Amino acid sequence: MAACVAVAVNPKDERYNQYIGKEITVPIFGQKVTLIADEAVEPEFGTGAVMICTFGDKQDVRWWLKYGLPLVKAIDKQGKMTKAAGKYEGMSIPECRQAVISDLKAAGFLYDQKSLDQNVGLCWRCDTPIEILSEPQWFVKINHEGILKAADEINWYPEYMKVRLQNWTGTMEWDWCISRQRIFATPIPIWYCKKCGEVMIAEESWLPIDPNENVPKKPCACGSTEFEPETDVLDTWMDSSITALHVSGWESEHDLRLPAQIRPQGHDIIRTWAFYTILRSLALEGKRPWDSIVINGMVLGPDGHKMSKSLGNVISPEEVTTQYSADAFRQWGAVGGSTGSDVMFRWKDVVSASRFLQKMWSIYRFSMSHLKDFEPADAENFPLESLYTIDRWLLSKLNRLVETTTKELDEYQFDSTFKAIRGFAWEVLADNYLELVKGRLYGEDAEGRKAAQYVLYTTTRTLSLLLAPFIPFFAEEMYSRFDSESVHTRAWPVVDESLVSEEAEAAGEMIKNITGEVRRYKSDLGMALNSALKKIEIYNAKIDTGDIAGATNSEVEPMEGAPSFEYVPVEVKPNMGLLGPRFRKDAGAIVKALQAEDPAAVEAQAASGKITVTVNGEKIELEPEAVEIKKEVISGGREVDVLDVRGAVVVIVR
RNA sequence: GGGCUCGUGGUCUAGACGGUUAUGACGUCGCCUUCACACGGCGGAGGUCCUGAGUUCGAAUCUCAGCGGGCCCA
Repeated sequence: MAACVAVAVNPKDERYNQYIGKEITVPIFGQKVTLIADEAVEPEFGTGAVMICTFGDKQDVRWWLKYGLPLVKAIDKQGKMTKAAGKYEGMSIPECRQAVISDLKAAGFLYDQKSLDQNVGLCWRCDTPIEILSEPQWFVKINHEGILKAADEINWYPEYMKVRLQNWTGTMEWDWCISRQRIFATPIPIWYCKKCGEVMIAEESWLPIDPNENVPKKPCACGSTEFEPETDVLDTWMDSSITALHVSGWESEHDLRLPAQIRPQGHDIIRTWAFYTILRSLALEGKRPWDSIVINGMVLGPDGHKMSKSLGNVISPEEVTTQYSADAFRQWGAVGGSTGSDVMFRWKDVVSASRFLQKMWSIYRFSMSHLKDFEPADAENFPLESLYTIDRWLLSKLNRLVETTTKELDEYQFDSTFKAIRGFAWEVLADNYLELVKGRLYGEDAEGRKAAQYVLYTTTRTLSLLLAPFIPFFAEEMYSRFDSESVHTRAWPVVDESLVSEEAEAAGEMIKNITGEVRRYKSDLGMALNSALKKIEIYNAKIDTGDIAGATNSEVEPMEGAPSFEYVPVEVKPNMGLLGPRFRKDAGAIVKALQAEDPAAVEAQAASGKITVTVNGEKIELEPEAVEIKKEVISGGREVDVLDVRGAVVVIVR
């Protein structure tokens, strides 16, 4: 009430609208204010008359601006009432409130009293309601269009984060306040002339300068040399927004290389750090600060809430690195979630990361023990034509890995990149390739051993390069076997297209699958995995079988011609990718018709080149590719077991 | 209240150009101490893909509504 500068009513409110524009007297305090009309007033709420003061809430600020109202400071920085509060001067806010209420009652002005919810700001630490003080502040002018244009020129990862900055920029109601009333921060280099009040801004050549400890190096225009320093300091975003300029050589002896390539930051500070950096870069150099911005999520504690000291769910990085290594910790960060989403910290993830390191160490140690007699020159002169099927399979997979990880890392997809590398090292290399080539590595065949060594050499070397950004310490150790230079000074690997081969992959896949099926077969029968089978016969597969023999510890014979076993078609599986788009709403009926047919009959038709089905009395012709026919193989009379591995028939003689 | 976002086996998570066994990790159950690794290998169980409606021959995926979580709001 002490700071009341106007009263507002709704223009349609018939109780009051005849008084609009008239002066009214504020009870107790006695100042005369004008009754104004504004559509935003809700006549049903309370008395329907709203006191506007400077300032109770944000709406007061809007009205104050809109109607050009005077400013009354009723509360000082210590939270005491000022002389604008008249006889209440010096009281605390609660004391004043009580005194005003009893005075209103005594004077007969107070006729109702009830509690209601009010939207006021609270201290984020102690929940004390915030009173808005009116104090002079420094603002920086906002160039909305420039910021939006720069935001469009920047690549955002993930893309949707851009809209947060756009919305923020678009809804800003006033310029950015850059002054703060704090102790530690960059001083604002400004003085006020004691004589004429003129503002003195430090010249660039005076900087850096603290106005509280230095006087200006020239007198005021009025001749005075008596100044009051500005005691406010700059918002910390003013300091941190210099990063892009700083890293690109601004104000250094080097050429300015703005825009910088990349800004990595969290999504919680898009409206501050990203926004302010763009603003500043535009203001000082007229350029966007960076080409790309990568937004990371928040780190959540094990309880699922953002890690914060006040919540007490903080785990320090040192605690993790001393127990499980920095390499394990970095893996958690990389695979925790896709770029932009929050990452929950869980010890389990670090433990599993540390297991991968253990696995990598084991792969590395095994490989190195077999590369003692294999030198860089051996790798350079290695005749690629002497590679075995599974070697070409591995190298093709390796080069595809380089291809996909390059693409994904270019998109800042750290999680999928690392998972791809880990999957390759663990499943493809360790669990399959290494098991398949052990026969050659420990065997007598010098050429076969050399080929396996070449693959191990190439693969471990490339893997160390791929792993370098994720597990830098381990990668460095691994790479030291290949080069005297650091892995971190080496280029990212390049795809060797000549080694990428569909055919090699399909053939290798068959070897892998046959070996896997035999393993499963032994497991089902309760046999030890290294126990020998009398013989394995493989029909219908053009592959080297040597590595299968090694891995299954059994004799393997590739068989010519068709096996003398009976195939029994058991299921017709429609190819929806083909049938759906072609037949649209009839696709469902065709699928039903196909599945109602005898699978053997469908297979016979497919073999003849076309399949005919009758749907709603209409004959429809399909090509064989429209269906996949699942078959089972029956062993006809022989004392053997038969496995069907995607086309190849594997006969096992126990 | 506003903006953005997420909601997938017990827990966390990938997939999201719509196409029929939905990814991986941890946990769990069984088998295997075989010459790199038992911090391992092999095999299994476990899922109303938050709810409802719509579009479509077909939806975890697209649209709308609802419910619930997260971050930001000078």
